[in-house]
Amino acid sequence: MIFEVIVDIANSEVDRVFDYVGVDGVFVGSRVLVPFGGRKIEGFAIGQKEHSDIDDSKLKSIVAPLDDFVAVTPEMLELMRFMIGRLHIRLIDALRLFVPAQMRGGRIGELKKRVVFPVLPLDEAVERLSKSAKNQRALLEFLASEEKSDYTLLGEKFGFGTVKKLAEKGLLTVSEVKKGRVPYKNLCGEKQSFVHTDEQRSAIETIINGTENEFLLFGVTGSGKTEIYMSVIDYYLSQNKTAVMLVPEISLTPNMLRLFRSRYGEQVAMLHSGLSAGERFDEWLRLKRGEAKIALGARSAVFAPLENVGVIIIDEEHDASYQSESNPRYITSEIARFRRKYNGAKLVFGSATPSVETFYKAQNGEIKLITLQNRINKRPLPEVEIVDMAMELRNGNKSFLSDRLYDELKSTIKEGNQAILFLNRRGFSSFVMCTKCGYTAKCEDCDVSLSYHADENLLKCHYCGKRYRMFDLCPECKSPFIRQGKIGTERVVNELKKLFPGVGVLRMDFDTTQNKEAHLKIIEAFANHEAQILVGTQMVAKGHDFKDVTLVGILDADQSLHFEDFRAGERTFQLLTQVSGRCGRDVKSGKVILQTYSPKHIVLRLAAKQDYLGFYAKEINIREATDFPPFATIVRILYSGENEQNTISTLNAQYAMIQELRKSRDDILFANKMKAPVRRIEKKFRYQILMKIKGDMTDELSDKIFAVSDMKQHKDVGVFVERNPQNMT
DNA sequence: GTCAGGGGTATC
DNA sequence: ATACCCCTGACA
Repeated sequence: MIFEVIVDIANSEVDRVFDYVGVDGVFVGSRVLVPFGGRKIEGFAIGQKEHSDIDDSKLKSIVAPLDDFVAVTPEMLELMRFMIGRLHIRLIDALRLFVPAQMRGGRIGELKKRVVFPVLPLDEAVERLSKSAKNQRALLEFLASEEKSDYTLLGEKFGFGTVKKLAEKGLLTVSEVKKGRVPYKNLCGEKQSFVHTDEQRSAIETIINGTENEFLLFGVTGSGKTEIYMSVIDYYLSQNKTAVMLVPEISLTPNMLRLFRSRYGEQVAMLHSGLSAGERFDEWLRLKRGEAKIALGARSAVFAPLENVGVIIIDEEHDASYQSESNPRYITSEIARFRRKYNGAKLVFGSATPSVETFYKAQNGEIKLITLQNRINKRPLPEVEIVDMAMELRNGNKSFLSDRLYDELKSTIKEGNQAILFLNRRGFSSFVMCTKCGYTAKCEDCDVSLSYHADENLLKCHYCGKRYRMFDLCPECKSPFIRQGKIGTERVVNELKKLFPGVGVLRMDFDTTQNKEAHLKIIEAFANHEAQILVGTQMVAKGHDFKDVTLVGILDADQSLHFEDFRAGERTFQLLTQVSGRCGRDVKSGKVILQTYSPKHIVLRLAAKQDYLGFYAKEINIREATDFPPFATIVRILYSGENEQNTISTLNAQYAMIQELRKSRDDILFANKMKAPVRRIEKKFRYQILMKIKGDMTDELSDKIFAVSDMKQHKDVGVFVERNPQNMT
């Protein structure tokens, strides 16, 4: 039998099938080792046939299969073809998504633990030892008395030489056993019994028994969506099917993990970036082998190696993290839709603030809309108060805290409750500037100002991460008058400690969550009342459930409002609504203070009322009038290269081709070239073509655009095509 | 005549 | 991607 193999080399030149003679243990979908141009390369067998067109003399044989299982299912092979057509990526790029990265290159396998066993009973063994071999004797005695047989442990206790000598003498056998790595071992809780509300029961019914395939579960925070997800999963598990549960990376909170662990135990496998390489591999393998039936994870878990999928759930559907920002730029819901069709599964989207595009589909019946009107226990939504910061300034308050928020913080602390302060800006200040000569510290490699981080006394670039020394005197004019830019989370914490001495303040942002499980530790510390105030970026907005939080302060609600992005309004509305939902989740009622310089802005007013439908009605009108999604498709072709001339000439050449293409058709509403909003990142100059396409772009047009983007005359210039990009920097 | 280095090419 | 081929040029 001949196998068609894709070699694991990310280069378009070799991204095609090579034929090999099969060997035992190789099937379609197996990872294989093959001879390739004088060396051995890993690859994927993606097809088989009786005869090859290649001359027998050239044809080589597969060396061996790489795993004792078939890594890629027929479904995934079909998904690969779908992705090639849709995203214009290499075959190998798609295949790499289907297996854990650490598995490739043989860098990781199943974790083996070496254990030792005594060969003879203790007294017989001791007789054979020389009298002076005290350590060896002690080891054998230890082994006989304790049940511990771990090789490493014994080695550390008695010396590795001792263990080896005994093994050489034949008094010990050393063998290897599989050792599963289980992430968040300590996270489990009591399985809770639950009484569904009428609303929940009817939602579950609709999803399971409805003739529709796709659902949007639209319900305010606290309306019990998670319980619905789990009940639906219960049903499909009982039908001997499997489930995929997707959440935004950031909201894989201890709560969610604990909930799933306690309900499903070993049946759930977690896939997310917080796991170590080994843990991720083990969880993947448990799904692959059918030992686990639920994949719980972020975006990439949509590729979970499950068969016979019954339901795919995308929680917080509107979250930007569902769209990949680097190649391959897949859209999670499109992959989920493919798998839904293939498996005859159900697809459930959930959100309190659905994306405008999804809600539009629900409105015109493409997706079945299920609305949850009530919060569990009829808890009222928190009261939101808008504070005009311009007024505060006029009244002489230059602080980042309005008088209202200060007072509320004070009484919250006094009453022993907790508060969350949200500010979507990390670091100490957003820039540093010399007030004398106007010098602003900028990154050498990117076209952005540097943020000051006081705890390390460094200036950092938030795009490339490069670090610079902070200065006391302006590097240009030596003046000591350095002004700090807009306040960031780090400085908020500093100021709060001055304002409220003795009160615990925790900070949760990118900088404080770099260590493994740091995210979880901060959340748990806050839940345990180790601090009364939690300050954070959008990380604090998602999904946490703190019962004693009675106050939420939104320090700068305008921050994302004035971006030149058609999603700015939507983003702001979603973020503010999510943050507000963090308080008053238990018996205590909550209050939200929203600080802004544009208190009359309609988006803020609607967010304060948690009026999604009002927001949607306003937004969909704007989108229709201005030709934006869902009425149009935005396509951006991004050009980036260190050589600016080459970048510009590639841009110009392709822009000419796009204009030519536009002449012959009427579905390209708009096409223009320009500098990218951030003109340089990591030494690379960035230019772009922006296009608006009528309706959903046809595959035919997208192929034509890809054909243009393939025509690069400079190989040092990167060309990236993005469909409805989430982030236009 | 030898050998290091560079560009071009095929990889089943 | 990279091993391999062949060619060239520098040097003895």
